[in-house]
Amino acid sequence: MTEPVVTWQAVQAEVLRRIHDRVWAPGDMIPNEADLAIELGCARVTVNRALRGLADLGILDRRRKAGTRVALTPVRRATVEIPITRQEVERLGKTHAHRVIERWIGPVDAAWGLSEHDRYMHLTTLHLADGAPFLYERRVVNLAVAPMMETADLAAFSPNEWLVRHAGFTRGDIAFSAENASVEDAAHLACPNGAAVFVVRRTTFDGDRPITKVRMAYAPGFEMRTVL
Amino acid sequence: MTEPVVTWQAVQAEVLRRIHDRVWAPGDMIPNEADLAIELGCARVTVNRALRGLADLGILDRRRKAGTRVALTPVRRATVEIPITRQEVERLGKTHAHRVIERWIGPVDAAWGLSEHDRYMHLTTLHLADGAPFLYERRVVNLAVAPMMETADLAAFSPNEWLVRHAGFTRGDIAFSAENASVEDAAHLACPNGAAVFVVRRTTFDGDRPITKVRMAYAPGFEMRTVL
DNA sequence: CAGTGGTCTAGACCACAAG
DNA sequence: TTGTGGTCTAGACCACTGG
Repeated sequence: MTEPVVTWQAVQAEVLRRIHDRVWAPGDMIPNEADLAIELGCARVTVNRALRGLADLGILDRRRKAGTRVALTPVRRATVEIPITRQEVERLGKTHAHRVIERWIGPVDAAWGLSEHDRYMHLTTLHLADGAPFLYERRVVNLAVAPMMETADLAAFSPNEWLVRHAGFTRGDIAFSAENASVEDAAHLACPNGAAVFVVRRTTFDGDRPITKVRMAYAPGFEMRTVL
Repeated sequence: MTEPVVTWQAVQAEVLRRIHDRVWAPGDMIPNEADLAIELGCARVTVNRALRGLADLGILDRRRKAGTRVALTPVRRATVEIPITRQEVERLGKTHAHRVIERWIGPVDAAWGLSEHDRYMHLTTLHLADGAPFLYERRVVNLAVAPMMETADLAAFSPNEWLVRHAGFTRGDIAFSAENASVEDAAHLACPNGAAVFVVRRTTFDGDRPITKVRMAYAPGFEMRTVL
């Protein structure tokens, strides 16, 4: 006999328990929402909320009519936090500072994959943690999309932070990779030429028009962590 | 006058529109759920569902009693997919294969940070994409926690895939970083010594006992992508 | 066609935390 | 203390899709 369950968290925990204890093995079908609700003594919506969460994590596969089954090959989804650099540094208990190294307006190199007709602001920024190089960032901003950037004061807020506060909600894509530090990277990050640096490339859109593209190179030793 | 809105997706879209159009700027308080529900002509639960989703993405900050505001410094949360390697390779349109290079049972080196009293299976595996080295993986499995691993047939399924199918639901933590390829990495990944490799370190737990720890080094050129 | 998940509603009570 | 989000319920209809 199952104990009565009420909250969706409890339902989730019970489902996870059954998966863990192999009452339901990977690939197995589990009862439909209505039946589970009756068995666990709660409303169907509650079961729905619980199972939906597990499906979002990739633990369950749900399809209308086909029902719900335990994922056979769980494509686990982990959530990584993408904070602005200042917060990232401060979370490490260090003091953040940033320096704008270069700032000029001009056309964009074809290598950036952007419309070559617009004007762009080119920004090179170094972020410091307790005075040591932390992140070297090279960015182009499309002034046709974000004209207010042209006169932005970047002393108090870094380019990214400034954009975040003034450009409203945006979509974007992001890619993580490892690269050997270029001469330029090495010089700014104070690391050996060729050292492995964690690189984040990010494009931010306003609708379907790219606002900004950036390549961020973290000083050696950087780690991005999360749980799953 | 606002058009009537019904679904939670529509509510979300409307809220995003208002943020984007700076009707609500970063840092601003937005109306409470009840008022929004009336204004948009839907049930409060619907508004709740919509706003909760945006809060999960880091776009809104919500606190009981304090209300909901547009995040000032959005710690955006991106979801990265952690598939099993076979799927990852196949998604690239390539053929996956894997070779177990080393497999032995013995104590664990202190460097792994695991209990040194248990017996461990040590596994070294190379994953191939269209025959080319793709991922070099070094893993230890605690046989006290996952004894069935001792007799596992790893010809058809790689160690990770086998564990996923037989160890039930597990928690874990994961870290991404960049490292210069060691001599060992370089030999197996067929890349220059010192090349930048994308490294994933992962610990998987059964409750609070570590089942397995693994270091995965991807061949140069690997990228992990997502959207935000 | 019919079963399953997806969602909406109206009303209710609870938990938390700001003032 | 009291306003705000968090959640539950019962019932209903819809949307998708497998058979």
